[in-house]
Amino acid sequence: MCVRYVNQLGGRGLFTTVVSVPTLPARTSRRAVYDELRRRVVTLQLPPGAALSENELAAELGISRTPVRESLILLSQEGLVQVFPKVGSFVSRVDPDRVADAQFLREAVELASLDDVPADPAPDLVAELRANLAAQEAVDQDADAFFPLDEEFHHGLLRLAGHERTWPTVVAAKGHLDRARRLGLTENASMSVFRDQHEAVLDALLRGDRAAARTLMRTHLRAVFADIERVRRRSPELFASNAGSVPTRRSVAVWD
Amino acid sequence: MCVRYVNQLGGRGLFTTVVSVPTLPARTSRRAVYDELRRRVVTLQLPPGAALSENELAAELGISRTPVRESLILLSQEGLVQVFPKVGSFVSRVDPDRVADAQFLREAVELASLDDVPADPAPDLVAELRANLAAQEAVDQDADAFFPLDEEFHHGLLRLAGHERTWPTVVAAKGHLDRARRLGLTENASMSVFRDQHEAVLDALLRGDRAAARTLMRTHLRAVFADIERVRRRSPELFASNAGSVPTRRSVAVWD
DNA sequence: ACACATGCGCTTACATACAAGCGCCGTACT
DNA sequence: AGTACGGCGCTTGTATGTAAGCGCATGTGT
Repeated sequence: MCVRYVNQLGGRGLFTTVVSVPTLPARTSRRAVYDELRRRVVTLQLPPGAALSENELAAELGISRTPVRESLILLSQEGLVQVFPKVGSFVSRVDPDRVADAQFLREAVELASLDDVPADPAPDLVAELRANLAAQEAVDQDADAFFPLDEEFHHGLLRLAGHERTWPTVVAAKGHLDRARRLGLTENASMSVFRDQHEAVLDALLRGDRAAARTLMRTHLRAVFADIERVRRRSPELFASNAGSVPTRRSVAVWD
Repeated sequence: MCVRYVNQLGGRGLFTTVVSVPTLPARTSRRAVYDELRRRVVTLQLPPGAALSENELAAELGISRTPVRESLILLSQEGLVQVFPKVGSFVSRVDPDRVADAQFLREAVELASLDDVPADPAPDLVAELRANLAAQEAVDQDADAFFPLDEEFHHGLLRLAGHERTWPTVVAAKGHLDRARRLGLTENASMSVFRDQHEAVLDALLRGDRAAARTLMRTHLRAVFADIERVRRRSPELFASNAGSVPTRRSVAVWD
């Protein structure tokens, strides 16, 4: 086998910015479609079980099937979409197993990260976290506004430890967890509780009490589990049943 | 916006096997290409910096560009390939940052997993791990045979704790780490050391000494780092320089 | 000799055409 | 009435065609 081997000149500075982006390369059509579809799925605007036709989406977005299809493939690798060859593509139902997996992964990463927070964290990062906490208080009771702030806060904690590049991995793995959280939060608003937990974790960290920070973080991360079972009882059709149910084409129009 | 919502009949048993597979759906051409390309990349058969032309690969594999292109997109999301629009696709150089990220992620997951190993693990899983250790000893000094066993051992430890579904996430994140490991192992054979460390971890686990297991596991997981710097000095062209060097099209034929 | 402009060849991005398979539904038969 | 069968319409998978852009080489002017 012959492989073309490319030596490097470098220093052109041409792709230096692109290289730093680990996801999709540039502002391509595929990137736009992927971002939009992912947003619709994690915000439940596209509910679990919804059919995603490549043709329909292409027509709606005014483009061809190719970028739509490639986006669906990416989403399927994330587990947010299931593609059944020659049958159809569907928003995956929330899988309790995957929720638990993401919970475990997140706990492992975020708790381990706490151990790597330096004694004197970067002041600008701390200021950002404080501002974020203030914003969390301001938007109380608005789940759509609270969620991005929540995400940014946890991402910020990873940055504090120098592990910010692990965040994308966590994000990719917790799509099911996020949807379950969103289901829980829109029903009963426990956002103020979460905000206070965030603040407690940060305070413990800044006073150097890592043991307390770990305990508080663990408690915080597990708070969502109490909700999920209740949500599952209320809306079982959004969850995957372990019996192996499968979507069919019998469809109902739903408007939002 | 109108979304088609699909209610579920289920119980057909048609897709039940497919549903359990979180990756690519079936035995499609794309799946075969993806598996093959990923194998070539992580085994360094396709070395970091190698140019990957959609046309060339399609011709070599006797298929069209479409499945090749989709495989490259998937690999690019894993970070093993970099796609520069209108320029070319290249096997990404080993990024020390990503190696460190994967190391952190792996440590976090595998150490946390140890805490969840039950007091009386499933005997069949333990037997598998023992058999794996024996096999590791048998293939000593053969890196290509050792690596799959190593992977299976760590995967097996996760199964012991009931967290086997987290393994794919770790695998996806540690492509750069694996390539660095392979570079280190093919030069000086420390496989017997690693095997003994594996056994020590398992022994500590089975006698219920989690603290020792954690320490041993941490030591084991960090053993690779000593090698990577040395490898980087020997083969800097395989690593990404932080200065932002970029592959160009000046190519040299390399045969293997 | 060196700097610069221009065209060619390659690349990927996107669009379209064709192929193959599954599920639904109508029909005919029992 | 119930069941088996076959066509039809939809789906995704693959192949191919078109468009646009970058890099390098070449040639030209200074």
